[in-house]
Amino acid sequence: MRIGDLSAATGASARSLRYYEDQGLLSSSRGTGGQRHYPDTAIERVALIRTLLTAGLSTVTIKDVLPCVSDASARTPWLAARLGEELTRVEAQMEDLRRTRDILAGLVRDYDVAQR
Amino acid sequence: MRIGDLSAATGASARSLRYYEDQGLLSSSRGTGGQRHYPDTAIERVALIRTLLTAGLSTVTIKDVLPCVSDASARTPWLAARLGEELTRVEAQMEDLRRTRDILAGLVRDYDVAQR
DNA sequence: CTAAAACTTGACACTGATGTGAGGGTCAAG
DNA sequence: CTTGACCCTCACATCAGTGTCAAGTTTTAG
Repeated sequence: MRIGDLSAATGASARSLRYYEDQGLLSSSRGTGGQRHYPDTAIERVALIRTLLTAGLSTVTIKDVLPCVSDASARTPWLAARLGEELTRVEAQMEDLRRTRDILAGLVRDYDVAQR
Repeated sequence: MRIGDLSAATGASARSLRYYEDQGLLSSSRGTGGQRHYPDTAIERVALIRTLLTAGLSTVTIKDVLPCVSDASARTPWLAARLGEELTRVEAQMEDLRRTRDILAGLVRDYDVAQR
């Protein structure tokens, strides 16, 4: 699978895929002409990367965390601490988001009531 | 209340408070010497701004939404649509975050189990 | 073999919230 | 009046992910 195919399969631009590779999140084998070649499993990997990115993890953090998703032996005490840290951050962010959702939902509800 | 006091009361830097004003999220009266002067209610307002910012709303969006938080008469059909749109976005973001949390929590749990 | 489509690297641009520093004005206590 | 703390504006820097353009190479279809 070449970069265009992976791009089409995941919705990530070719630019982004190269960037993920630069950041060490994604690897590719190169053919004779230097073009990137991906295994089918790359699709799932990119999907995971995008989920984590969308949730606000930085590429650096994802790089730290990704290896142990696919390989349980990659886990170190340091990584355990890192994971816990990120988990805390994500939960705090969810709390902020929950508050915001309540504010917005409250406004929408009030508006609907006013329309009736 | 001057900008330093509001900064201390809210945790937002003076720089940020000026930025919020530039973006039309916050207003101030100016004294003789041009210094900003805030009413006590500004504290709550800044807190709200920060909550929404932290939840990923842009200043532009907040500017759209804020007026109707304090003033129910500011509500227009356009604003209702805008609110609904943002609510949808926030809920989508919560879903991403939830997925990420589950991934991280799963890793942490697996790690803990392996340690036992 | 040739032309078009897809790929390569490299570089520069943008966005948005915030930091930072310069150069200068204001306010309150001594 | 002076001094030190606080404030003003302006402007440039940062970060991270992505867009985009350029110039050149590779692959694929005809």
